[in-house]
Amino acid sequence: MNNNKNKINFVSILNQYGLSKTPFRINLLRIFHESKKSLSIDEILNFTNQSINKVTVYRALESFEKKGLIHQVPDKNNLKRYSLCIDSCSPNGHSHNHGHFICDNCNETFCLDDIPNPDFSFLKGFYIKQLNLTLEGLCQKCNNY
Amino acid sequence: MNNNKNKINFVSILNQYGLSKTPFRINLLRIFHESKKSLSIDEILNFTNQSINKVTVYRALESFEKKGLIHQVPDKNNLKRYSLCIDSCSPNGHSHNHGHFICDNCNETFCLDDIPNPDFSFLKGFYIKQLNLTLEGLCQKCNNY
DNA sequence: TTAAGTGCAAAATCTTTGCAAATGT
DNA sequence: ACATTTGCAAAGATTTTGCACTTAA
Repeated sequence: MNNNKNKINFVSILNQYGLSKTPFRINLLRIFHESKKSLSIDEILNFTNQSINKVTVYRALESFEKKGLIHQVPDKNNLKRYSLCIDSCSPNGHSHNHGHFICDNCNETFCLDDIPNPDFSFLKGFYIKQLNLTLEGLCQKCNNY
Repeated sequence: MNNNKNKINFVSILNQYGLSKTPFRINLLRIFHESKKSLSIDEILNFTNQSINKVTVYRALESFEKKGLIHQVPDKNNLKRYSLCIDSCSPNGHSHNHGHFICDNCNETFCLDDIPNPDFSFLKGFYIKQLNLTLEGLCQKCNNY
């Protein structure tokens, strides 16, 4: 059986984005891909084996963002919080057309991949580089209780 | 001539929202109405005569938010930043359908009052309490240079 | 006169910076 | 070899808390 289709080669992704392939950074990329949602610094620390320094997380996220692999998303408590970028992002710029849902109950931020893209052509004079759409309320899980 | 139509009675607004009518809080509400954009704590301090304590600003904003008079908006530098609410907000909840534009150059946040309301009915299971739409780029002023 | 707002100082959080040691390329 | 990453400690920045005092209702 060939399972290669379902495996993500994190090392080659880091290569592609010009990022160092240290054990932690490979792990960090894996965590982003597996969690499928945005992550705060403390959430990342919990997903690692705790032996990593917080400063290292800050700096790795900074590098990932500069290279266009992740992007910052709004957080209810004004924390740094990041999500994986879509393919069209690069060191030259980010372009996202997806929204984020922040749950009032569990505080998690979900990426909404396929939102209808609103029309902002009425904004004369503004140069729109990036769109961030944030919904707040109750996520599917918290809404069921 | 009757100019009452153009005057806003800040005291009665505070009354309406069950907020104390101290000199500073009356002033704070006036600042929000006059600036017509979102404000950070330091921006508010600059608009006052500096004789007010920063902690007092934090606590006034907290009160205003709880009563539904203002709401927090995303800030590029993860600072606390607030905007006036629309009329339909109250202590029972906020409901905003306007967006915010954050300028990459001057860091100001503008409220976009009349955005086309995207359709999120496809979000099964989510309870949407509030919509926040944030655009990033260059504002009209910074885009001209 | 009772509850709420204010100021000051101090604590708590989160993030950034500097430098030496370790690791990646 | 050389540049980058990491860890530790310390500094910066923003926000929150405690307590006495003042002001609003």
